[in-house]
Amino acid sequence: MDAEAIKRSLESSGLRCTPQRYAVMAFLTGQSRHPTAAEIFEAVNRVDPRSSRATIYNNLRDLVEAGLVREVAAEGRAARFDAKGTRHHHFICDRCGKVEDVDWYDVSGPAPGYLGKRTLRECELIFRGLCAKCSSRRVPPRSSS
Amino acid sequence: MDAEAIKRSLESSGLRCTPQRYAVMAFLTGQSRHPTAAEIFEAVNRVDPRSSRATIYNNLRDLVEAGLVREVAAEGRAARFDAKGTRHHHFICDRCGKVEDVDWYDVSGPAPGYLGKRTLRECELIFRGLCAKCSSRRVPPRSSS
DNA sequence: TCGATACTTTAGATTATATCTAATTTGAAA
DNA sequence: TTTCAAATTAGATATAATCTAAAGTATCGA
Repeated sequence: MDAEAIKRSLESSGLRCTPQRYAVMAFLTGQSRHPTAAEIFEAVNRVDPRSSRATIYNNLRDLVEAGLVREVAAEGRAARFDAKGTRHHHFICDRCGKVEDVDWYDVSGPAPGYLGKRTLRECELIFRGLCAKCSSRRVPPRSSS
Repeated sequence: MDAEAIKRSLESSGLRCTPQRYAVMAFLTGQSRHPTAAEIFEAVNRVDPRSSRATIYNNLRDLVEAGLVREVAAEGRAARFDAKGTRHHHFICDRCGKVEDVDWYDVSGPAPGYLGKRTLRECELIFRGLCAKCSSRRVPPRSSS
């Protein structure tokens, strides 16, 4: 996504394209991992130190609300974010809490009617279990420390 | 789930059935909502004030790790928990963050091979969008306060 | 161009959430 | 019983997120 496209997507959501907001969006679109708010704060300010922490949180909230960014469950840990466009499912480890991507494939549409008056934007699968590393360990991490 | 069943499920996971751990499990199985750790702490101690906060967190972690309890994404907010057995999908509001249950229906099995060496325990759908209340509001909640 | 106005950002304080620590207690197997 | 790993505890600490009030900035109509 180039600069113009980012600008357009912000404006068509009714959000001003401020330098700080643009920086968050640009960072997320050029990123395939799931950075936390703190990581976004650091990365954005490393390039151009003009964003306060509150601004990062404000902008992330606005972007999620506008449907441009997805907030991924990190379950007890810090929330993680990714720009929409890259679709994938998620695998969450019950032991270490890690969130991993699972390649995207189409999920047969949700049964209509279940959603009532809600506005559905997207639908993904959450797999739960033990990640590869935790599956191969007998002893929980906390005992081995 | 009666007392004996809870005891058995704990022991078959290699967890001792302590009064504190039992209380957490019993509370969750008698609950259809998704309490946070703080709510569980309060509810359990209202009945019998014997659990410290650390114990609640320890036990929730152990129960999730054992696969008896599910930790539900609350996205930025406090983590929420429910006892497995009641299956449902989840709808997460991009505006207010609320997590709502969506009636369970079977999801056509995950494409095999995608999960590698991971141990899969379960799979649910996450719907994202705006909840009924937020869908009917033009103005975001923060501006109306 | 000039306000008026709503939107946005800011630093730092505050709140909320979760984990850690080291000492103590407990459960259940032998 | 005795024994010892497992579990619990209070309180301190760490981490994450939000709030506050003031200041800055873009946009619009006159």
